[in-house]
Amino acid sequence: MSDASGKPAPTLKLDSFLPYRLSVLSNAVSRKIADMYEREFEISIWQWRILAVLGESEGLTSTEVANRTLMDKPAVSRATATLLDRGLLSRTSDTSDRRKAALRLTKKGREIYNAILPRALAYEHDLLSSISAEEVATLHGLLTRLSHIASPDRDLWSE
Amino acid sequence: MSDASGKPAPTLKLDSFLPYRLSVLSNAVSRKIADMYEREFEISIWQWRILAVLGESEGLTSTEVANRTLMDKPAVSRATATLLDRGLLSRTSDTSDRRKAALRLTKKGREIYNAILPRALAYEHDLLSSISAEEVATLHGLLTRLSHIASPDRDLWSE
DNA sequence: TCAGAATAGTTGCATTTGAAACTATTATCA
DNA sequence: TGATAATAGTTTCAAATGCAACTATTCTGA
Repeated sequence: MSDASGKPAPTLKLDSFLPYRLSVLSNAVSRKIADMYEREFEISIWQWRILAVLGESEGLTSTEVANRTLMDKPAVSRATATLLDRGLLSRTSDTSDRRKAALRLTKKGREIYNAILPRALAYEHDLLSSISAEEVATLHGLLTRLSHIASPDRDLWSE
Repeated sequence: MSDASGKPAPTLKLDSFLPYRLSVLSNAVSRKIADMYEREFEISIWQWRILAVLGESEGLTSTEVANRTLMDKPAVSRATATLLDRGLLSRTSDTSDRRKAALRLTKKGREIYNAILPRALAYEHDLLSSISAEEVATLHGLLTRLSHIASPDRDLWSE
């Protein structure tokens, strides 16, 4: 039902505004997975991100973790501090550059990683269950292109 | 380069994990638009959401605003308080039910709405510029289906 | 070699947030 | 009726966040 009279004023239907839709969907998805691992493992979203990258690549430094997870340095610092306290992570400082320290999962940390991972993947699978494999590929492709345009170093505004 | 030996352990490539991708993209997009209206109009994300729905539908109550924007009640309360202070909103309490109060944009509020709106739409347009019209439609369709599955009232976890 | 810049990571602090408690008003129904 | 429940909206308070400042270490170049 669009207004065909004269020149139409631009209107924003929030429901079809992409930034809004992404925000709502992203929050719903994150909340749902986080509810699982917060409830069952007392792991926060940021902690899980760190476990996830260290599960893939052992021995990363804090800065490398921050780059891969797009977290800021204080967030990584605080989350790793908690994980170290709980014995899920170990830290070994670099002998040739003592500013750096490599982080890795401990046995206990990997156990939790191994416990959470299949459930997270199962959630993703459920989420994508109503969508064909081709559509999933299409979606990833679209997200990639959007991410490129939206990347923080691009400036669309200043003229 | 995948490991073809024995039974493959399930691994999580964070970069292709949909919840993570959505979170990163959504944050980048929101941040970028918000930078504009925070800098130029001192309007926060939540305030803008409220202006946006009231720009479409005058006279909503706080609860209705909360439902449409998926904000929680305290967030709506705080953001409207600021907007009222700044004279961008008016509030008229319902005579037949004094718990309720209708919110509308003031003249000044609509001016700001009218100033932000085209820029927000322009950003959305830029964001979608690398994507064909069909792909945009596909994207919206996919987001709709994902949102349905991810909606907070659905419980995928408890067995 | 040594002063100043750069980098790794942590801490402080002010702001934002979110859940629960709270006030005020209206609805329900015995 | 009048006690209890429900609803609209605000406030409180503890926790999470994000930025800047800080410590410690290493690098750079005159």
